[in-house]
Amino acid sequence: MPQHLIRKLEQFTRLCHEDRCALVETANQRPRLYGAHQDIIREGDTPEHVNLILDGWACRYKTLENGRRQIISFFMPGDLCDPHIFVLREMDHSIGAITPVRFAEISRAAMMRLTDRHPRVTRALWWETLVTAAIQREWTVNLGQRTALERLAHLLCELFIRLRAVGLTDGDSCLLPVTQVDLGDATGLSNVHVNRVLQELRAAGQIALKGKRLTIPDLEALQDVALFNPNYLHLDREGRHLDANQTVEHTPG
Amino acid sequence: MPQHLIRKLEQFTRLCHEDRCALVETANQRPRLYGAHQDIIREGDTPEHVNLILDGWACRYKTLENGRRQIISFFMPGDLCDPHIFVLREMDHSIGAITPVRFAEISRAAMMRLTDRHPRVTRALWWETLVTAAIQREWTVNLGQRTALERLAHLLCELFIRLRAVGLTDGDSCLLPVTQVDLGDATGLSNVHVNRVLQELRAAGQIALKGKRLTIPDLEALQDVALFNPNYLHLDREGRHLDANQTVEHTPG
DNA sequence: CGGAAGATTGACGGGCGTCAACCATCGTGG
DNA sequence: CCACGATGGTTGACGCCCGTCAATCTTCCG
Repeated sequence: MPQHLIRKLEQFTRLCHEDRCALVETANQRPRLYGAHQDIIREGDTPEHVNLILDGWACRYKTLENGRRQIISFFMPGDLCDPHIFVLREMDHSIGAITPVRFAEISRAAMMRLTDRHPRVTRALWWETLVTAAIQREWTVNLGQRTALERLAHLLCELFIRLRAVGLTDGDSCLLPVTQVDLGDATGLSNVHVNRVLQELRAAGQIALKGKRLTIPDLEALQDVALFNPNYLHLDREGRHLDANQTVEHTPG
Repeated sequence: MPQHLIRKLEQFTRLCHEDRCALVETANQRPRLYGAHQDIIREGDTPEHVNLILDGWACRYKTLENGRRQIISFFMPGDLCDPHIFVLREMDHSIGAITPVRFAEISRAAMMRLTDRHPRVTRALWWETLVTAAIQREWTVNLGQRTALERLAHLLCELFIRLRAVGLTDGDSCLLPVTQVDLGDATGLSNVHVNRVLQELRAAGQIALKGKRLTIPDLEALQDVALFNPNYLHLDREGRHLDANQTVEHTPG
């Protein structure tokens, strides 16, 4: 069940029953289960499917000749890996499982069937693609301009809010199943420094992080630390004029 | 005349006469001319057009509350600013002119007319969009994992190859109309350090940079310095099976 | 219970930022 | 044609943020 994807797309616009059924049907084909640290797709491969994450976390990454690794983005449940990838002949990066991952392999034909018949879903997938691009741009800002403290705080804010958008938070806490090495590879920091900065955030009461559970007692405070502006996530139902149930645009005054 | 865009799209697939005419017609509407350092669109604005750069350079950027600026990407002639932006309600970043810029404002209707009638162009614009995303990912890697020297060398390699793809290089040199402050804002380095690294590259004979002219006597050598792998630019006519003149897929022999 | 993966700590050093001064270049107007 | 101011480039001094290395501790899982 792609409930996380549906929930995410409904951050953009409300879907009708048929839209949801089509998504369920599309996501039920070709289920896959990969173990932690396995590669789902490798740089140089020919893209054959769109992968829809159903459970677990994965990441895009690149490894340089000198062995250093950069995590380019995180995938969580509800995320689609490259919905329009078929135009390219060859992957320029790898996608690997962080935790055990359950995902659906969606064929090109199934994607076309879905989008041909469900224009509202098509628009919502467009929105998803554009938000993904916006996240990538924000990572550029994060790596280029923020200090280690701001950078990690920013990443934690983003991940928490994205998890909340797919229904995977529990009050002010969520599961964060990544190692400090992963956080370092994503933020361009060494694992040692990640450790120190996390302790600093803990000492300041900005976060609690124990086991794989992250708690953010005061999200606004953490956003202030991070210079975090959530506008790039475009989460305020921007496509409400497309709502399946014909919501009236203006609010009564 | 959008000759740079046409030339770029033909890195992906060859276009027919009608395709090119449609592009010319689309680009001839609503010409604009902005001075250096003027904003073309600001964070918070509602996107109304797709901007096609005809002459000059621009950039995407964000400014943080603390005043620091990150250049998120460079736009050069032939580049489209956000071909699918209409799905979003509000810009999450700004676009500013670096040099005086001549560009075409393409309306939503004009974009739809173009893509409805010219599927080969549509595919090529898709490819352009995906390459733009790939560039953004590579910038993430650049900022996260490369040293200042590698980082600047990588940026120069990328810009040179992109300029070459639109016909704006002259042998081993090109115009690079950006200041060292701009290079710093794009690479997350201070202008002072940019200056030192450029001198290091000059001293090693890897580049010549005088006035606004960049010369790269040995591009492969600079790529080695930069840990540069051009695969993310997807420039080897990946859509050749769509060629307007029906090129046969296999090569003889 | 044992081994591996992950987290933590300390010592040390270097890459790169900051500050501040000075030089070079260029467009503009008198 | 040159003066001049603004913008951009260059240099040096200084120091801190964060990387590296290496040891140790904790957690987890079979």
